[in-house]
Amino acid sequence: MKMESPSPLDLTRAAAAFAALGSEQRLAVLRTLVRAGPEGLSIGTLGERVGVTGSTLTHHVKILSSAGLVTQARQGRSIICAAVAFDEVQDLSEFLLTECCADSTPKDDPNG
Amino acid sequence: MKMESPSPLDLTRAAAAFAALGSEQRLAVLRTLVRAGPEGLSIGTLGERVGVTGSTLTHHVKILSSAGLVTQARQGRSIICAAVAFDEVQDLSEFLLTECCADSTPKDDPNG
DNA sequence: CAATCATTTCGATATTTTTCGAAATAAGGC
DNA sequence: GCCTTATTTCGAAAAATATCGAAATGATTG
Repeated sequence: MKMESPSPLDLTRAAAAFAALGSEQRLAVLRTLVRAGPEGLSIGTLGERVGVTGSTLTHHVKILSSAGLVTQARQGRSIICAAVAFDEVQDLSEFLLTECCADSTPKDDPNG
Repeated sequence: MKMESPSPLDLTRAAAAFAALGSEQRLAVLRTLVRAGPEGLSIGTLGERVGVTGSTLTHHVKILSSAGLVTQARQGRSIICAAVAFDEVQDLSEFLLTECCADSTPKDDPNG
């Protein structure tokens, strides 16, 4: 599975990222990781805190990390997850709002 | 259906809002409305621009507006939709990021 | 290399979401 | 009231997602 953030953010990738955030459990997972800060948490600890069983958590973390919102790195026996949400959420907001009013009819634009 | 933004944003509402954004079609709809600016667009025009049939668009707009991202108002024979995404997306970012590092172990905090 | 601990894959089921077309509802004009 | 236009509801089928437990994989320790 790819963990990097490839292309700049097209419609497909942005929708996938929002969809990754669009589940109560995954949002709880991500917020727990955001709270944990850059040190991150192991899958096991994360599962305990959020109350999700192993295989289900694997599934959700996979979705979050392929959306570029979480990184995973093996550390000894454990996999440490950490939130990368900071920049990513910024990008998502921009993706959504950047072109605000681009199609608006320029009522009082002298060049209209 | 409720179109207002009730409570401050709990996990359930935030997840619903992200889920609303987490579909290519709905994201395209919302971006089209953001581009259209505060004047908004009728359901019909919106459907033409995004390339979605009537009943499907109704379905998607319903999801967007109950997430508080779009408003609807009847104007003559048409229903005019407009994006309210601006504040809402801001709130969503905050919801996600506000408690950053709250659980982080304070390594170099003298009060640790 | 056997034992153990942490995580993932597999396979299966239940639920939710998406999408469509046809019929129903709502508003405006004659 | 009837006709046209705009949108929504209904009912149904297809696709995607969520969830679980058991078995498999990978890393560490003795």
